[in-house]
Amino acid sequence: MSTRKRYWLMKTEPDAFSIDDLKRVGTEPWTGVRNYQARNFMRQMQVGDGVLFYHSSCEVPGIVGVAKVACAAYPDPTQFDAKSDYFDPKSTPEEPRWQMVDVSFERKFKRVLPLEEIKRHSAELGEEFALIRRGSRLSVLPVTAAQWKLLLSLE
DNA sequence: GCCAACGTTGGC
DNA sequence: GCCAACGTTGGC
Repeated sequence: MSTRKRYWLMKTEPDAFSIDDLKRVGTEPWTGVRNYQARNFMRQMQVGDGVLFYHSSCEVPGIVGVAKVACAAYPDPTQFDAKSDYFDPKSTPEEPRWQMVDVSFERKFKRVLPLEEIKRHSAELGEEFALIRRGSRLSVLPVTAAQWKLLLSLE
């Protein structure tokens, strides 16, 4: 499969792993996603896809930077590790349930683009945009080229 | 296969 | 810390 560049948004709790952490390490394996919808999106990712890096469950939830997809999806090793929080006893190396990608740092926004501010652009972004849809808890979600462009312009 | 109970996410 | 929304589990 080879199509043109796509865009995504990935959420993280900055207490656990922040944009500054990503800047420091450069590239990070995105372990621990245990939601089928989010996994399916990661399966569609290709090297070079754009990622909006989002901080959740923190003082000011919002987009904090830009990253990119560093490799295609591969099995998340933490699912096989009985000592890991992400261990899944129903998964086997022969038939892994969970995949992940590696994410690379691109740049940090000059400021946090708060969710509250993003919501004010719901008309342009579209009501169906998962980030601002009421009750949406998806941690990995697709972003259209138009949404990408708009969100970057708000920085 | 239904659905109540439970667990988790994440904004507030 | 609260709680709405949603996903998953498991009894039937």
